Amino acid sequence: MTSDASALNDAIETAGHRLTGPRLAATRLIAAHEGPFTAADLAAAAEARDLRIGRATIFRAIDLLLELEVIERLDLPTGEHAYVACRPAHHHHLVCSGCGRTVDVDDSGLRGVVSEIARRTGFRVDDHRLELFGQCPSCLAGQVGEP
Amino acid sequence: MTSDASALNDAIETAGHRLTGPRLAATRLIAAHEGPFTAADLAAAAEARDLRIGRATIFRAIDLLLELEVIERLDLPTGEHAYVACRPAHHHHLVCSGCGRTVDVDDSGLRGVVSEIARRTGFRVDDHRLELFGQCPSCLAGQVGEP
DNA sequence: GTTGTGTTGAGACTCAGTCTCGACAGGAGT
DNA sequence: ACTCCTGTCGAGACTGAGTCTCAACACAAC
Repeated sequence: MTSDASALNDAIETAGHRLTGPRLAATRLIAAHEGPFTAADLAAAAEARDLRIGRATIFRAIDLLLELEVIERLDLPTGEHAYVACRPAHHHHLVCSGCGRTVDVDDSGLRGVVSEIARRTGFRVDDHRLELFGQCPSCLAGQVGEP
Repeated sequence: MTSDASALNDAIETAGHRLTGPRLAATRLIAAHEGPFTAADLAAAAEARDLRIGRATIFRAIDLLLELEVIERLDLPTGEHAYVACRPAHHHHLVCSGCGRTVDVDDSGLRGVVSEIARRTGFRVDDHRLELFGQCPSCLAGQVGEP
């Protein structure tokens, strides 16, 4: 199941922004994506469906959704930037390097680790990000026996 | 105190690469940097000291040091990439958003958090990165009373 | 000296992301 | 209906990080 475009649309409307054609198209494209997507992915998907959306508009939609915290930036190990639709609460991402699927992960005791680090270093820790990479259960099952 | 260029140089030599003039210059520039640096920082620093190092060479030096795991890529909250010199072992970075100073942080119980996440999601977690941002003790002290 | 490998600098190139600008859409007020 | 005004749009120029190519160079081994 893909994530739901209506959550993204709702976020746009309730924040007082117009839900225009290009924005609707963008949220639909995002919702159709299983895993993380790049801006270029969206542009290519729009092109493939003959949606005439300017590149700038795609970046603007991404920026808006980032600001509304319904998508989040992900830094892949390759150094690329990707984005994922997610719920607007503090959490982290676990990315399957096989199929690209991402799973939201809540704090799971990380808060304690962070405050321990703050205590030991004397820093005030304002923000943190944890990203996890691995293989999801179905990719693990699928690759049994393969080299 | 800055980090030590000789650690970087040693890593290059023991890995069987030549310790050439441009590479020496690059490691010295890196060692002279307190906090995280970007490729552009290095290029600018080289220019400022009239070292004639090509941009490509700077990127090659960074790639090499990344590969040797004596520097690491950092993803700043702004989305920029920066690099920090660090010891070649698994650890994480705590970055002061005031002065840019970074501190290496060891696992501090994160391993437990990660395996808990793996257990709950069924993923095999191969890799993870934790980045922390905040204010270091001296920046905290310095800003007392300031708005 | 010659050969071969590793390294270099210059510059062209690619690609993500930004900026600018003129156009348009639609609601509010008249 | 007309006119503002604000938000949004697309096109295309632009920027800046990072890559690629290629000819030249350095140096060790022969």
